[in-house]
Amino acid sequence: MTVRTRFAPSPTGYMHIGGMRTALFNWLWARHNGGEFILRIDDTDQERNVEEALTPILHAFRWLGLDWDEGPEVGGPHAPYFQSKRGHLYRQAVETLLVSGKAYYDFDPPEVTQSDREAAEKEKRPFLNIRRSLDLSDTEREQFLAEGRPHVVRLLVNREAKVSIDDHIRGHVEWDCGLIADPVICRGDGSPLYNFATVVDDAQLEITHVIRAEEHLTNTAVQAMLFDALGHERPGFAHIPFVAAPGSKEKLSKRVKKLEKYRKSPQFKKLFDIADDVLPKIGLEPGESMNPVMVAYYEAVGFLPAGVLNGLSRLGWSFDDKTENMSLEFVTEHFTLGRVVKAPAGLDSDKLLAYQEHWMGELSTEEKVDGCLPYLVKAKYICDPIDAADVRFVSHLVEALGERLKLFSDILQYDEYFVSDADMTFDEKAFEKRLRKPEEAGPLLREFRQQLAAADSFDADALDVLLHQWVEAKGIKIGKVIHALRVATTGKPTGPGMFDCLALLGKDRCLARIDRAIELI
RNA sequence: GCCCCCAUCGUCUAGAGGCCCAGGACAUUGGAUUCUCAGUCCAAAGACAGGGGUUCAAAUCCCCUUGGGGGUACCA
Repeated sequence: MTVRTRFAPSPTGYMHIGGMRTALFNWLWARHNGGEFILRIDDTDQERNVEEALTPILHAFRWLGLDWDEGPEVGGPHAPYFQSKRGHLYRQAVETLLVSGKAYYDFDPPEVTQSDREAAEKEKRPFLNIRRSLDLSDTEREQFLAEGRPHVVRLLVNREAKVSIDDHIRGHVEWDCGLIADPVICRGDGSPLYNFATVVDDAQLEITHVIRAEEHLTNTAVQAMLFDALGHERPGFAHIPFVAAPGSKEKLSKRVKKLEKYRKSPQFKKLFDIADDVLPKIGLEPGESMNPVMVAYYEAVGFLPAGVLNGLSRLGWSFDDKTENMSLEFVTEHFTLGRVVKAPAGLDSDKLLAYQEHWMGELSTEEKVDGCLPYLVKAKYICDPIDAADVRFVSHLVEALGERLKLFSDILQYDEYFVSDADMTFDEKAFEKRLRKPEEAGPLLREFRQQLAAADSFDADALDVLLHQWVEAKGIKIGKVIHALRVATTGKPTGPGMFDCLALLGKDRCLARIDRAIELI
């Protein structure tokens, strides 16, 4: 039998990182088995513009390279893939249950049910429906229906029975039906509830494995009963742990209040700081849809799909006791549900960044340049039709940066290579420490400036030789001048190798900046 | 309240009765290297929630306690 898995996002306008992990595990299981992965859209909330709200979600899948065999934009044999267009299937299913007596019309007003519920809680016993409407005669019921009396449809739970599933991750889980209230499957207006719609859909789409977050485990009891009542074979269930908020075991939330809390957590702070730093530079606003809880953030800030995928894969899953860096291809080959852990896993930005660094290191200079250029354009450090000279320059910069470049957006930290000599800002503290405070800094800099001015060749190697010879001839330590030189030419206390920096800037700019620095001392 | 799930270093995890006085990775700390930073290399520190069983033997199995989490809707 072909393995078929699905992910069913609501068109909310953003893709949650936890949801993405669930989607990834579904995708992996399908691909591992040579099966099919389906995207079904839970758009029962009709209020928003579905297409618009779906775009960022599909984009996130594409960015990560997770394709789907059936669903929006690609269609498929079980179309439509939008729940809002599948009403006929739900109606048909309700009808089946009603006719067979497995579901019933409940005419109790919500207030009555509510007070029944409260009474139960007061007596510390589980709430069970009183099922008053079951006592109605056929004619009474027909009459109520005819006069349009408000009602819902409930599944009639067999209170003598037990339901159990053998979850691929949790093992055997059992519920006593005598403790389960009759779930509403259809609202007063005839629309289906999630638990019901999802069962009808999963059956009709021939889903073989329902892989979802553990918060749905309790729902499974009802869903299993529904599969049975409908006469459908149940799919396999795999309840994976949810992605927890950093430093806690709570579900990672997108709520603004929580976001503020995450911002302060040591494990997450770094990612928020990156957002605050780079997003404004590229014309984006950190906010509800652009923060480390959202997949879009990682793309915006210059993560690699491979880095994010690696991090997400390791959240609740491992290959063995040693392997950390894994490509999507590798994970696909080795992914099994049996190796998914049961406890929630917190998202850790350091670990994520470590994966990112690894995959960044696998890139060629050319690939890194391609990734960096859009940031430079958006920040207006280079002009849009990018000319060859810019590409060459950035390429040299990227090479000089080496492992310092961890995210594509890191390139924006090196603005000193893109601003004019006059606009370059000197780091105050560094200027004080390296240029103003050491008395010899000014004179040495002035002296070495003449050496630079007279240099024939301005490549890194030649400059290296030049400075070393000069320093040796003068009998001073290289540290005496090199720090001053760095701050004078780049404005910063840190950066790539000094000679790379000088070569990158070229003679004219170096001299101009040194002159400016000397003046400011 | 009721139901369900979970529990190994700070974090992510390995561990399916002896290979474990618990392994790896990230983070941390120290050292080495370099003009700075990043990196790299070396090293250190760091965990089986507690209590009972079962067994010759338990991180691994069972029970209880504690703790954490999820669900409990005419939300998904």
